[in-house]
Amino acid sequence: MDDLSASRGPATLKDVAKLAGVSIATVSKALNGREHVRAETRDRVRRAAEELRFSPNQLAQGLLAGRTGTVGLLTSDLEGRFSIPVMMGAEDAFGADSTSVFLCDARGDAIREQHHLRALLSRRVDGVIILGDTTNPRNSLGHDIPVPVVYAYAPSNDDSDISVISDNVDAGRLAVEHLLDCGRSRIAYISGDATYAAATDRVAGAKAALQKHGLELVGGEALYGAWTEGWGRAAVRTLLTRFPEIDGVLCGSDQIARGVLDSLREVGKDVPRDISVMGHDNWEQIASQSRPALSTIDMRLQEVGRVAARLLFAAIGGDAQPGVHKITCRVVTRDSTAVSD
Amino acid sequence: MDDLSASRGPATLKDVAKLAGVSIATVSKALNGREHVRAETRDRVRRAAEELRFSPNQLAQGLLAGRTGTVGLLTSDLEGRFSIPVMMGAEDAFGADSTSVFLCDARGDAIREQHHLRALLSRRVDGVIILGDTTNPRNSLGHDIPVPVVYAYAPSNDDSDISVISDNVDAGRLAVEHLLDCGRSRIAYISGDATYAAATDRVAGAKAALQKHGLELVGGEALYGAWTEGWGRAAVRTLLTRFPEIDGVLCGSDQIARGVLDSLREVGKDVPRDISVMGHDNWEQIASQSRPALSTIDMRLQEVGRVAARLLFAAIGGDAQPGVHKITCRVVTRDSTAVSD
DNA sequence: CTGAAAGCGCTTACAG
DNA sequence: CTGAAAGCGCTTACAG
Repeated sequence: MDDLSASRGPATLKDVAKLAGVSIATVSKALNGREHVRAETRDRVRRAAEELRFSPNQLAQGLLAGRTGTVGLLTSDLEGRFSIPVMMGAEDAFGADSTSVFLCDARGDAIREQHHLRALLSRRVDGVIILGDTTNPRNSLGHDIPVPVVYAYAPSNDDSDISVISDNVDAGRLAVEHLLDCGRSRIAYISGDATYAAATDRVAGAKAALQKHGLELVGGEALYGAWTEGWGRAAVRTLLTRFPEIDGVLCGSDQIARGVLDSLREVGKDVPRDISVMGHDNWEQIASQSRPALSTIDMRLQEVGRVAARLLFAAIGGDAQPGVHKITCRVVTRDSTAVSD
Repeated sequence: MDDLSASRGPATLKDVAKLAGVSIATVSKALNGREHVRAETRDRVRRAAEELRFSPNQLAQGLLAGRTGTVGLLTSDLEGRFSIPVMMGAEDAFGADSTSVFLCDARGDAIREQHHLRALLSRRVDGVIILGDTTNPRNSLGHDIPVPVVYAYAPSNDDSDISVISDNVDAGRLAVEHLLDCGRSRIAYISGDATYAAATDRVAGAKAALQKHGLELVGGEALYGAWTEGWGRAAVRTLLTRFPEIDGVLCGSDQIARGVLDSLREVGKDVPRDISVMGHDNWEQIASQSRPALSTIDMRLQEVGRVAARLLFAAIGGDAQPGVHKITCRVVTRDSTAVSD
């Protein structure tokens, strides 16, 4: 209709200024709530902005401010069950600060990671979260990156970096305490792959907690194997043969625990009457569908993500808090450790 | 040391120009491979850029070009097993075009979706992918969005939009054909929640395929229930009582199938000798750990994501291809339908 | 072959 | 209270 419709793309300050009959400086001030703008003018500008569906170009704002309100989330494993909840927590926390998140998947490839990092930096992100695919410590990206970096799930091997992890050692303690609370004392441990810190950390915490109560693992050591139901099924049969007295089985993961539950049912052991079983990870789909439903330890991964986002924010604001920040895990009680009295 | 080190933040064209002793225009041309730059000059500029680790500010480039090389990925369900692979595929395809992806999670909330959409538009994304959490058609965002939109996994209910989905009707056919190939003909169907298009589509495809072979489902209709192992366990027991002749069970999901397998083992039926069982979804963790390992239909979700990204790219380039684009599913053979001869 | 100038859309002192 | 001007970092005609 009028010549305004000729302008290409989204409305700009200039468009609003023309419609409101003022300068672009005045539009900017009015829309940003700056002082020294007459109320009547402000209203006129606002109406014009609304009519044109004006939405400020954040690229231009970012260019000027030196801050873009964006961060990079560099995951090594988009597929992973563990990285997703961390991502959710981070996305959640950033959203609350109206920061937008660039998602990049490095697929565990260092070259790809460097490539993505470069891309993020040229987009002038205000900071970066590096999301690991295991809890094993990973190489630091170093300190010549021009923006703050926070490592989540997998800590950096450099203590002057900022890292956030679930406290897996303490998780082992929590599991033991829970079984003790259920009146169990002859506890065996069927763990996963020993090359994973998540496996050894949990075992270490469990053993320390038992020791504090004057106890030790049945058999003296944890059994390490694969993170699979099959390993759980096989391992518990062996255990029962050698130590028929066990009344509690701690498992390195919910999958292993599920295998354990299946074997126990098949050999006629009643869970939780005869034996209590606990897993780790609180993998809802596995834990809730087990027979009986599985008690487990939740790593509170969303909280890991949230805290990572907050620490990144603080660092961007100049308040870097180096070191490894540990999130306390949580016992989730289901039927496999139910106490009947 | 020298006064260059005084410049704040990442190096700019100006910094490189000063170091190379040329104008910023020349730096720009040299670095972008434009003509009319002496080879010697170009080299000098390149060395200077490298020394300063110059990386062009993409905000500035985007402001000028009117294209930012960014897209929004608006998911309704970051937690979901199904949205993640689609996301991966999209991230993958975009990465290949060095486009960065803004990730937003609307959590199935229309208000939050609008909020995120506005944020994305003010960041001047070149396009948006809307990722559903179920395969049920969803409301279109309409056509007054200034950039192209592609709907993935859940199609838009507006045919003039661009949608990409897995062909679930055809998936039902694939499953039936596979069971027929295994010599089965007395096939029952244990489906999931009937309010899900994924449930009814697969059943519809299966029934049509049987009909084409002059067959029908045992009992005439599929059994609908929950997407759980428990439902699978219960349903197959009922089925066996009423129709002991069944030699094949099609399941609405791998979880249901897993329950079916467990019940069959418990009642002494041999899978696949007595009865073949198939699932849907190819949920690796469930299918590979079942006893026996589960044959299933893969929805090729990464391909859905990849195609969505490509269609978005095409639309951004002016070549919009409206309509529902269907990705053909794929049979994954494991032991539960193994043919022994 | 090289550089000064204009401009992308915005904000912020600084005059008026 | 309002607006002209400078500038964020870049690219692209246009002169020289």
